[in-house]
Amino acid sequence: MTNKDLADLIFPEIKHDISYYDEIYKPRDLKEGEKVTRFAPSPTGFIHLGGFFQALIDYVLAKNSNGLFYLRNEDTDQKREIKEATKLIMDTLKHYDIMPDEYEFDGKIVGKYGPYVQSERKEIYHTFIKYLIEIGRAYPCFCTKEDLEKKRKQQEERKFRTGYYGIWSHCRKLSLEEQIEKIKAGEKYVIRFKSLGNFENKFKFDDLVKGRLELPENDEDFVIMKSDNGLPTYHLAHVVDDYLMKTTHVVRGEEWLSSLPKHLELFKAFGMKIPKYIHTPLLVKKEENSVRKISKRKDPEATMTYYHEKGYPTLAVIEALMTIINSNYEEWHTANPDKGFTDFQYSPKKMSSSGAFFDLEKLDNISRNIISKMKAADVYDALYTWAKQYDEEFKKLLEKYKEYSICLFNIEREQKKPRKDFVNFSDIKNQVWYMYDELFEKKEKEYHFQKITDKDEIQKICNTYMAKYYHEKDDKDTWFNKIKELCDELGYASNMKEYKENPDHFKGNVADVSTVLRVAITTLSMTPDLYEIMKLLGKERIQKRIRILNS
RNA sequence: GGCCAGUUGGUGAAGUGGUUCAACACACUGCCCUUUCACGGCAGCAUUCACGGGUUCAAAUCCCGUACUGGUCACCA
Repeated sequence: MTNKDLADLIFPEIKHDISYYDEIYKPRDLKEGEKVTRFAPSPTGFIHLGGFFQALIDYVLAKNSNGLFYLRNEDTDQKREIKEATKLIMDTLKHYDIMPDEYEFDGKIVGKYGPYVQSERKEIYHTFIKYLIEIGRAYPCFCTKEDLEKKRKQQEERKFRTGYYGIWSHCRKLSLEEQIEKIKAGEKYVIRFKSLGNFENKFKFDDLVKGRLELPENDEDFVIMKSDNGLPTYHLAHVVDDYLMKTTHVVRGEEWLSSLPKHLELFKAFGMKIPKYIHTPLLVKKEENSVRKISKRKDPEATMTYYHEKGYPTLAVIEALMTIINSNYEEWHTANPDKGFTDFQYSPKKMSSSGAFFDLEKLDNISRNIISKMKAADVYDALYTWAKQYDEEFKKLLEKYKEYSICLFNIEREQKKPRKDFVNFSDIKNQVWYMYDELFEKKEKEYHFQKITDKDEIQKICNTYMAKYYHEKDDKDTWFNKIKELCDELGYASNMKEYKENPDHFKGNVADVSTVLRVAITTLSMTPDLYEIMKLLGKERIQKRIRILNS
């Protein structure tokens, strides 16, 4: 009996040896420094902010170096799989325009290193596992869940490290004959890697983010193939896939750091070149006085759909993440306003190695700036796209009043320092509703008068203004001078300096009067430039609104 | 509990031995500008880099210890 007999018994259908795949998957034609990265999510639902964060790093790293970025679907855990997940992931990457160069989706394979779905790579994994068995570095394990549970309890009681290693690796001691006999008898088994490591030995490893690490060697005979469906575990699949797909840089969350020794031992057992590793900090969330990993279940903002629903420009989300990726991004961006984020040279070394807090306020600020720099027509388009999905009523109004809406969004926009009042697209309606009669009329009105609250006085101001001073065709200076004349007539200060010198001589000032007009027309004390608003509304609608107020 | 990692202001953080020992941005506060708001301008916001000790003429920066936080210890990724 030889290892080969065992290997053939377990994988009778596998005829190739591993060199076969070196023939199929030739080294990529890369120039010096060109990087190959990959995003490898498991299809368990909506894409997570932390996952997107990694995908973005992958993308930037690849584009920085003129390399390539691919998507690999890690669906080896079929219990957790969600059918639509791959579509959701692709949709998100597409929406943010960080599309992979190679991927498999909807039955279509793009790229020469596929399949890019792990469940379709079973034969490949089996070939590599078979090889390990043949060289005596893997073996079948027949321990049941209960056996393992019992073992763990014993280890805990006796204060040993838990795990399948050393004297605890029961099935490792089985003879080939015993192994073969059990398999022939139909006993269920997993395949475990046979570790040669010693936990007491430490070795040094350089992670591109964390720098030099000191890690214990792996000594666990961890599972590399599951019993139920013959699919590999992450550990094996990671090593085989990233080798065959020629990944140069593995970007993953730092929760993987503790299993890195396993992966390194596997690479070594296969004699494969080890890729560079970028273990990224976790995105965390502050809760009272503890810090925790951002969670899909508890935190709405952990899911990418949150940003879609709120209508953040995609670039805002990307830039907010870029500032976490490298905090010098912002400085670079202000110095290079015309360059795209992929022109920014990402440096893993400069990445913080502690947990990063994704600050929604910061995102708002970035988003405001981005929207403020857009053309009014582009704001309209983006808003319309958003409303189509999330706000039917507003969508219809946008269709009905397209030109009007663009003029509205253009108020105080085309100037050196544009207004920054739109946080995101879902916020716009809250800011401009009073400019649409349909919304204005149906709204339960609350008038936010400030200093002047006396009803008769308000009516007097409005009516006098409309009767004697308002002219639709006035330009801005004339318009404002008329308001000043109105002030003079009614006993308000038209000149702020004079008012400040002698406030007692007046009933109020031009600001108070303007506010009355503003509130009368919009109900709000805070709006963009009143002149622009009145110009857009036009005489009839203004009169109508004043009538509504009077009634 | 074992192993690994981290700890600079409200936030993201720059800074790895000394010419600003704490940049920049967000947030916050005050003032100014102003028909409101937003914008913008000015100013303020860590005498201090988790704590304790050591090395050094000199440390946030190097070393040791402590504390705290996080990650991980699955036939999940």
